[in-house]
This record gives sequence, C-alpha cells and structure tokens, in this order.
Amino acid sequence: MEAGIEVKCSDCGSRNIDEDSIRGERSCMDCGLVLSENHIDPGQEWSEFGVEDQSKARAGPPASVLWHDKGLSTEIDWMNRDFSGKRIAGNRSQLYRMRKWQRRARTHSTIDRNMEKALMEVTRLAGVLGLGKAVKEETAVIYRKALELNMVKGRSIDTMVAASMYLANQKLKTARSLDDFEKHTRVQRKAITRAHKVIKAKLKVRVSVPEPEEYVSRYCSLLDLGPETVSLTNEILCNARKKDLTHGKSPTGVAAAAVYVASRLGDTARTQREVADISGVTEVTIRNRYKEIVGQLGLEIDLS
DNA sequence: AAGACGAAAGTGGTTGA
DNA sequence: TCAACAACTTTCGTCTT
Repeated sequence: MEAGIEVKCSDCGSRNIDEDSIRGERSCMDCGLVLSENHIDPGQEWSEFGVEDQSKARAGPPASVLWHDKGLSTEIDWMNRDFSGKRIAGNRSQLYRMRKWQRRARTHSTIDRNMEKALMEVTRLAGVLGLGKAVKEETAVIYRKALELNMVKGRSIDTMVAASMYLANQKLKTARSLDDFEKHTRVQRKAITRAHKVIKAKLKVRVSVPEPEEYVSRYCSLLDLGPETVSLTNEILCNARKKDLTHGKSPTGVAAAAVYVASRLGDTARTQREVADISGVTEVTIRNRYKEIVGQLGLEIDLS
C-alpha cells in the first residue's frame, strides 16, 4: 500500500481493502465493492538486499518483460547532453552516427521489433479487458517464447497476442471468455482458438478446465452483491459439485445459476435476466442449471 | 407489466470411427 | 473427414404474481 495515502471504501468507509495484482482489482473486503481496476502497483519492485550484499542492488526502474528490450538499452538524447547534463563533446556528424547505431542496436533483431509492436497490443488489450500486470507479464512471456519458436510467421501479431493472453488468462485463472477477446480485437474467434491450440501444444502448457468458482466474484461484483452472497454462492457450488451437477456443464452457466440462487436465498434477489446479461449465458441455461441445483440440494427459493 | 417457464428448432464444439 | 452427440442459444407463446 502506498505510504501516506489511506485507501478507504467509497461505499461503506471500510479500510479493509483487498489488492489483487493478478486481476488488477482493488476491492472492499467488507461490502465487495470493486474500487478500482488496473491500478498501478505502487510498491517497491526490487528485493531488499542486506548490507553485505549491496552489489546486487539495482539502480533505476526494475527490468520488466513488458519492455521489448527489458529497459536495458541506452539513451542518447537529442539535446546532445550526457546523463549529467553536460554537453557531449564531438561534432554533429559524430553524434548523428552515434544515434544511428544506438537506434539500430536498440531494436537490433526482428524479434525485438516484433516484440515492440506486440507489447503495445498487449497493453491495449489488457486495458480494455481489465486485466492486471501479472497477466500482461505472463502474456509477454508466452508471446516471446512463441516468437522465438517461429510461430508468429503466417499469423498476425494481433492474433498471437490475443491467443497468448487467452492462455495467460487460463493459467492465472482470471476468467475472461473468448467472447470478451472477440469483442475487443479485430481478430476472428477461429483464428484465436487455432493459434491458442498451437501455442498450447508447442509450449507444452497444461491448463485446467475453468471452474465455476472463478467467475463468482466478478459476477457478484457486477450485480452489486456483497460478500455474504459470494460465500453463499461458493457454498452452493461446493455442494453442487458433490452431487456431480457441474461436470460437463459450462462453468459460466453453473456459476450464473448459483449466483442467481444465492441472490434469491438472501434479500438481494436478482432476476434471471440481470444475471444472464452480466454473465453472457441465456436465461434458459440459468433456468436449467438452477432447477438442477435447487432440486438436488433441496433448496427452496422465493420467486416473488 | 414484469418475470418466470418450457417446448422446439438451430448452432457450434467435442469425440470417436 | 464426417457423423453423432450433448450442451447451449434463440425464439416464442403461456403462466404467475
């Protein structure tokens, strides 16, 4: 947490704030309100080194996979001054040559040039999808490996970035659907899935099938439902799993139905329409799932 | 009038031959 | 590659509150 700045929930005033660097969300632990998304992590980024180990301490910002050259190349500025502000000795043509070589060295390989473009798209896409730094970095790592294995040739950078981010999402369990990706890129769904499949196979990445629980906090937050509903939903899902009601069903549908049931069990009833709208599953599916849940778990819900 | 219900037909993904 | 299949969607008329 940044020094000197109190973070309080704007709704209930609680100081009990949860930071989720993977999702890039900051939310209130008491009322569940999502306070901000995509905040910049204000913490120090490098490790503490003991007095005896000063040699490892780094100056300058930490290296990040989100810069194509990891932030390690040099700068020769256009004012012809060095780092301390003194004029750099030498004539114009010498400085011109220095800059030319510096420019070439900076983006020396096709990989770096490609990476530079890709990272712009990573940043843009993560922004519109509300994904945090951890997902961006994971995406960058996956993309770079794919690039080095020559998998980008024949596919567009945008396609590969979307596929890499979709995979990073699955790895980090930050539930974003293919629909979300399709909505915010110019890439066709089929191209994303095809590339995703190839990357997964070549990089030998194993991802687990998404679980309904992964969607619960997002759905509840979008529906303005508090933490009691979140935990009630998770309880319902846990029992539903024991009765084998989740196998082979789409996790979004199961999650949406469980949230619907939980909202009805409390005094925070939401309609099937509302839950359908925020979850992207239809009312019919919510109905089918919730009937199974209510029937098998012996729950009574008030529809009035 | 809003919300829930359920039947019927259509769609897209997975699986296995 | 193709057919079979289950899950899901769309659409629409009906019922309940």
